[in-house]
Order: sequence, then structure tokens, then C-alpha cells
Amino acid sequence: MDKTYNPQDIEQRWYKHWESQGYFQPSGTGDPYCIMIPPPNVTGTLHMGHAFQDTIMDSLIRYHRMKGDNTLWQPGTDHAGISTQMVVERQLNAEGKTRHDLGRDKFVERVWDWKEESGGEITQQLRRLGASPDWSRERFTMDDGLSDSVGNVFEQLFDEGLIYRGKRLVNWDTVLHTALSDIEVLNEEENGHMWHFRYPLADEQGNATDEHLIVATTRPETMLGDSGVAVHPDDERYQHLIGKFIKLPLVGRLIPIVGDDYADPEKGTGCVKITPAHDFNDYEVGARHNLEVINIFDDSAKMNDTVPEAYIGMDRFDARKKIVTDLDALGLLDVVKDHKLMVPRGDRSGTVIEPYMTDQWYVKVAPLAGPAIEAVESGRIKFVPDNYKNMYFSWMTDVQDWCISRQIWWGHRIPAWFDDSGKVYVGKDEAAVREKYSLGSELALRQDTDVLDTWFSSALWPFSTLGWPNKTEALQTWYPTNVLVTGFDIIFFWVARMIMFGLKFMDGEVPFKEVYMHGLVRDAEGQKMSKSKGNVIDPLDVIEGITLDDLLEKRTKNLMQDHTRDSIAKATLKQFPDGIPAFGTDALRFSFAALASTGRDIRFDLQRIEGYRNFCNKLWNGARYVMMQTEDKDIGLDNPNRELSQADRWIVSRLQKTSAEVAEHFEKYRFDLAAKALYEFTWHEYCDWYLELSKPVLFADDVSDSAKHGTRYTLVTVFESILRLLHPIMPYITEEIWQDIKPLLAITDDTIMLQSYPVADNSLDDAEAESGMTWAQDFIVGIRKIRSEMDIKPGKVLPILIANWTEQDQALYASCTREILSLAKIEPVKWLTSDETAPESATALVGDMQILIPLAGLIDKDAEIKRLNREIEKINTSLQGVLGRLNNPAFTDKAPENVVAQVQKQADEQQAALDQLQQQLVKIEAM
RNA sequence: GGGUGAUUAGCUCAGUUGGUAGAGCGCUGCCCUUACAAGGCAGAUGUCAGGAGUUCAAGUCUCUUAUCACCCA
Repeated sequence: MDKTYNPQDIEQRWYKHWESQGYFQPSGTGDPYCIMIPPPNVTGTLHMGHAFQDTIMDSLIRYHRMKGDNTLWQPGTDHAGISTQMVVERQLNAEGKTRHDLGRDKFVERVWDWKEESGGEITQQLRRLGASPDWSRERFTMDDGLSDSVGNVFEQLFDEGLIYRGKRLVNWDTVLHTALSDIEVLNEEENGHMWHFRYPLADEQGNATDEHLIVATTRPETMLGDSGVAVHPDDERYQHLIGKFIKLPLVGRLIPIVGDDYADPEKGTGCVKITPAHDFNDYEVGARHNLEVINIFDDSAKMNDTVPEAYIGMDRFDARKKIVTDLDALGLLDVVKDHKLMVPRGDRSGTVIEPYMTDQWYVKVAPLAGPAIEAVESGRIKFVPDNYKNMYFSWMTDVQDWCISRQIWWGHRIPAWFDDSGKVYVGKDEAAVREKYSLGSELALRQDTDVLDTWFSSALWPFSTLGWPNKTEALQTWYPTNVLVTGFDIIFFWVARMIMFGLKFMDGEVPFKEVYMHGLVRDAEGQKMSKSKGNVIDPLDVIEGITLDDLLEKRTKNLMQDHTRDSIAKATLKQFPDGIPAFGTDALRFSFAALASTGRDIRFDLQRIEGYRNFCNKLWNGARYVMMQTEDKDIGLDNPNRELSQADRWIVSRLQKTSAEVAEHFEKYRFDLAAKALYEFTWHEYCDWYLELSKPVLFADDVSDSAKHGTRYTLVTVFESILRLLHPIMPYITEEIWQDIKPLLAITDDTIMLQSYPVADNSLDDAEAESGMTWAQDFIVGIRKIRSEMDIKPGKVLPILIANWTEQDQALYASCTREILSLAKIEPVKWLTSDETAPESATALVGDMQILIPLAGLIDKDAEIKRLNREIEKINTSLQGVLGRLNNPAFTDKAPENVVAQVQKQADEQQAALDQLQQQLVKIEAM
């Protein structure tokens, strides 16, 4: 083995081996355990969020696989309608073509070609992370089986009246010409203006008067579609105007003044213009007052022919300018103020999204939401952390119908056909439709041109991937799945919809029993990572390392806004002056696990991961020591006469506790605590103490073979258990080392990933060994402290006297003498009898027992006095607090007996220690 | 405006059913001790955001104020 740990030497090799051997496939025996991967976009690449999420899932999967469960991690990707279409359109543009030049069928073919060639890069990146899903079952939301599921579901929901066609406001992308879901719309604060317009009141004859109401708007162009003005019904300034009319400038339309709570008297003038066709809130207000819905845009947000001729055909932003100018000319522009406002932009096109009236397909959600709420209320689905269920409830109880149609070409084409009169027929294909509705061949049908929202197929993912609608064995085995691991940001878009569809189509069975919500991965400053901020860290760069130049290049190319380039470069230079060193997959994964506490966002900082890289190195070097001590040596594998020392029994006992703890933390999704327990045990108990304790036994000539066998055997078996305990979190390094270790234990299996996960064996708990080791550790540390504080050379072997001892102390010393002498670097101790007086010495306490290091020539008297005073001060402060409580009758009367007894014991111990140290101080001072 | 979460060592965070605060990193001193300097040994550091209450006892429970973050409107 190399002296230092080099992750890049081992990772790829093992992954290929595991995958080629089919180790990721379910075993076919044991309790079923299943996780569905949240399907990443087929166009996507791996980011920190994926890496975090997949680390959690893979750790759970590997843990359950090792536990012997029939474990399936179902992988796959989704077809990501809009982004995928855009990727291919961009390629076409580069060739000087558009998708319309190709036509729909050819275009879709071209997208498939792209998907086969370059889609799914992310699945390769997942492999780099060590993820172990069953790739042989990989699915894609557009493959045949899943597409059939989508069609089935659509038809059934339509036939039951749960899917309908309706005209509503949607988020309209005026460049891509399609509806978008809320999650595809990014709301960001931008600088804009607030324009105040004077709207003239109309007289009885409908003519404009000199009286005005002042309305404020951030979007002047929409005034052409105004069909009302709202004031608050209780607003005394305007109450008398309700029911009267406004003569809308430029248009000349008479529009009513209505009283509605939506108008906020505190905001602006308290009057608000209502444009039902172009604002979600206004639409609601309009519906309440029967206001006309006047659409003034075409699909590209150019003015259509409902507006006065002067504006027809104008782009919305040009129209805005002209309208402001025109109103100003009429003296109707009151003021213009600078104003910050939230602007919705399409996450793909970057253009401002319009609320726009279009014909779309909708799913009627209310009937599906009831059972979905019940499933969580009843506890059939649990959220981890629990409080996310409130977010779920609040959304589900006030849920809007779901717009499922998209005006693009790539996706599941809606299986609906229209005849010339506009009547709708839904079925699998045209032939099926004709059959189902008994339509003659003379009736012309044309299929709806829209496709379904990608989330529609994602909502079926938990059962469509398992073969539904066929009652496959997989479906019967793994549905309902065990846990969904996901971010809270898609709780509505995906989680809720999977629950609704799962319950609907799987006979009321939930799609998963638990939902584990993880937080967001942020940068070291707590900022969200984003391309435009230039603070993105690619997980693969953390694994493989990246030079500063490459990192700068990566962060500053293809920026939307040029002026951010310098500040990004500057920040990058400051944070990563030497780029990022290669930390390896295992260190990255362990970091994610260690940071994953109760759904909180995590700050990713390199110092933390460096610490865990060091942990890998520690494990690596621990392995080297174990190998050196056991390779080509007899470890007494088949020898039942192995003699176990107290230290051996101690580390075995500690291992049981650690195994139990780690298992408990895995069950409760506390990966941070599991990681911490493993780190603590591996480094601070096994490496810091046990390895050192083994040395005096293994290096000595006068130790029996059976004792050496016992220690070697313990050294190897405990280490092998550590590897198995760590494997779900750190798959590569544990496999690499395990391959070296396994021959020592005559293990012939091929891989650690299919070994059993360590289970705590209570029969190996050893309270005696643990208390004995605590005593020995106190002894050793007591001496080390004096050595360090008194500036005695670490190598100097000290003579030691023991005073105020009991027979039990002697027995404890005897049970661990060799180790104590070696680790404390002392000569065999001399037990002082009560009539012997000790020479001037420095003192350490183990309980009541005094460890004396004679001062002669070694120790500075004044230094020891100072040290003693410090100790005394420390104990005294603590003792005062404890005594304060004991002297309080309220405490002794009311607190439970065991608590009082415990405090009393504390007081006694501290008092005794204090007495001893004070006596010692008097003695030394007298010298 | 409504809701949720956060506020603990210089930094990043743990802290179980209330019993008097911990880790990693950083910092200080000593040490190249034959697994490891990506290391070893030892050490320092806290008005647990502020206030009030319940209790013998509050980082932990209740109320309140402040600041920050996110979700919804």
C-alpha cells in the first residue's frame, strides 16, 4: 500500500467491476427495499444538489443492500420537454435552420438522435459518484412502456371527467410560445417604474368629465385591456364612486368602478386598474364582478386587433412607450416613480413571462387532493423532517387545477382528436378513438398538437417504472416504495402529484412511505449557487481537482451579463487562490453525510471536506498498520485459545455500541450523526487508542503467542467491521482496503458491498473492560498532562509513585500494566504504603488515587504550584455550583432521588479531589 | 400580511424525554515516538440573540422583541 491515500488511483476501477458484475441488481431475497431516483433532466449535468441527494440515496441503498434487503434503486431520466427541445433547436439554428424547416416528425426524430448520442451525460456522472442504482432497469419517461402509462392515465382521467379543456390564464413564454409551470418561471426583483395615470370619470351620457381617478401601474401597455377600476369598498374617499364609470383614455371604452377588497387603500392612490386578461389577480377580481376579459396580445405579445389601430402589431414594450407618451400628451400622466418590482422570466428563454389567456388542458385536482391529504394525515406517508407536512397541507387544501398542456413538439403528444366541429375524442390512437366512439371513416379527425407537461409523466414514475399497468412482479415487490429523497422545492410539483396519482391508479396505495427532504447546497458564504453569480462548484471538480485557470474559465464563460465577469473572477481568485485540489469521491460523500442534518441548507466549504479527506488518509494508514502487523503472521484465525487483553475486549465492546448507534442513525435519516459516530470511533478510539495499545503487546518478545493472536485477531476483525460500517458512505476506499484485508480472515467473497452490515452483538458488550480502560486512560492522560505542562521531554521515561490506592486500583493496574507503561512512558510504579512519605512530586488524580511524579531534577517547583492552583481553582468553581444546589432545600426536596444522589456523588468526588490537591499544594509550598 | 425555520466557541454546526454545553476547522505550546506531518500529545475559548414566565433546575418548555432565511399571498 502507498504511504498516502490517492483516491484517483482506485475509484474508477472498482466502479467498473461492481457494475459489470451486476452487484447493483436486487438480490431477490429479503425484505423489499426500494428508492426511486428523482429522474434528472436528460439534458442536465450533475450539480452539487444532485451530488448531495444521490449520496444520501446511495448510502441508504448500500446500507439496506448490506443488511440483506431485496434492494432496488430505480434509475432513469426524464425527457425535460422544453430544455431538450431547446438544445436541439439551438443545434438547428447553428445550421441556419429552424424546427419548422424540418417539420414535427423529423424534428422529434432529430431529438431522439440527440438523446441517443449525448443525452444522459448525467448518468455517467452519477457513476463517478459511486452511485449504485440498478442500471439494467434504467428508464426514460419517453420510452415505450412509460409512454403507454401516460396515455392510459390521460384517457382514464378524461373519461372520468378529471381532465378537461379550458380557457385560463397561464404563464406564457412569448418566445417559446408555450405555457410554463410555476417552477419554470423565475421571479426576480428588477428596477422599473410606477406610472400614475389620470382616468377621467364619465358622466351620465358616458362622456369624459374633468374629474379623475388616479391609478398606478407598472405595466402601462395593459391599460388597453382594462375593463374596470377597483377601490376598497370601505374606502371613504371613493365609496361614492362605486357603480359609476370611467372613460378609458386612448380606447374610449366605458369601464365600471367596482368595490373590491383587492384594492389596498394604503397602497398608492388606493385605486387599481383591472386587466382580467393579463394579470392573475385582476382575473379573480374580474370574475367576481363580471368584468369583460379583453385579450390584447397575440402569442408573441404583440398587440392584436382588439386595440386601437395605432397600436396594432406593436411589441408590448414599444406599445408601453407609445402609450406613456400618448397619455402624457393628453395630460393624463400624473407622475412616474422609480420602482422595484418582481419580474417573472422564463428560466429557458429569459424573456418576461405573460399571464395569457389560452386554451389548455387541465387536471381537476380537488377530487384527487382529498385522498392525498388523508394519506399524510393518517401517517401512511411520513415527512422527514415532520414539519414539511404543514407546507404540504397548506398547498393541498388550496390547490389550483393543473395545466398539463405545453405548446411544444418534444414530449408525450396529447392523445386527443378533434373533429371539424371541435368535438373531442380521447383514446390510445386514432383507430382506437374511432372504435371507442364508433366514428365512421368519413369523419375527419386531427390530433391535438400539444404535448403533456413533463411533470405529468414524472408523477407516474413510482409505478410506471415498475411496469404498470401490467401487474409485474417488480410492481408487486417494490410498490409502495420505501422513501423518496428530494428537495422541498418540488414538493408541490412532483411529490404531491406522485401521491395523488399513486393513490388514484394503484388502488389507494401510497407511492412511498416516507419523504426525506434535504436542504439546499450553498456556497461557503451561504449564497445560493448559480451560474449568474459565478459561485457554482462542480462536484466533479471537487473529486478530481481543478486548476485556478480552468475554474476561472468555467465560471466566466457564457455569462449573460458581461460586467459581472470581473467580480466573479475576483471572488474566485480570493476563495480558491490555488484552484481546488482533488479530494476524491469518498471525502465528498462523507462531507455530504456529515453535513446532512434535519433538512437544513448546508454550506459547502472546502476546509470541511479537507478534514474528511484527512479522515480517509487516516483510515488508509490505519490499514497499513493493521496489514503490517498481521500480513504473513499468525492471527490465530482457527485457534479458539486466542487470549484477549482488556484493550482487545474494550475495542470490541466499543464496536458494538458504535454499530448500534450507526444503525439507529441510518434508520432515522441522521446521516450527520452516523458520520460523526463513525469518525469518532475510527479515529479517536480505534486509531488513537487501540492501535497504540496493540503496540506494546505486538512489539514485545515476552508476550505469549495466544495473547499476540488475540490482539492481531482483534486488530483485523474490528478494522474489517469498520470498513463495512463505513462502506455505505465511503464505498471506494473501503472496497480497496477490504480487498487487502479479506485474505487475512479467509474471506473468499468478491466484494465488500455485498457483505453483511455489522450488527451490534450485546454478548460482546464488556462493561468491565470499558471501566478498566477508562481507568487506564485517566492514568495515562494524567501523566501526559503533567509531562506537557511541566515541559518534560516526551521520550523521558518517568519513575512513578502511587499513593492513597486501593486493592481495586492495583487490580486495574495489573490488568493493563504493559499498555500503561508503554503509552505513559513510565517505569513500573511503586505503591506507597500509608506509613511511607512521598518525596516532593507533581500529582495527578485517578479517582482518589494519587499518581506522583517525583520532582527531583525534573520538575520546577514553582511551575507545579502554579499548575496545582489552576487545577484547584477549576475544581473549586465547579464544586461551588454543585454545593449551591445541594444546600438548596427546594432542590433536595423536590428533585428526583437519583438526580440528588448523582449530584451528591459529584460533590463528594470533587471535594475529595480538592482536598488531595490542596494537601499536595501545602506540601510542595513547604519545601 | 400569513406560515415555517434559524440565532450556541473566531468560523461551520451537533445538542435525545428539562439535570448546568460538545465536535470539526482555526488558534497556542511541545514533538519527525518504526501506520499516518493530510500526523501525535497537550491546551485556551461561550451572558447558548435580548427580555419575561413555568420549574428545585431552561440551550431545551411557554410568551414576547429583534435580526436573518425560505414558502405562500
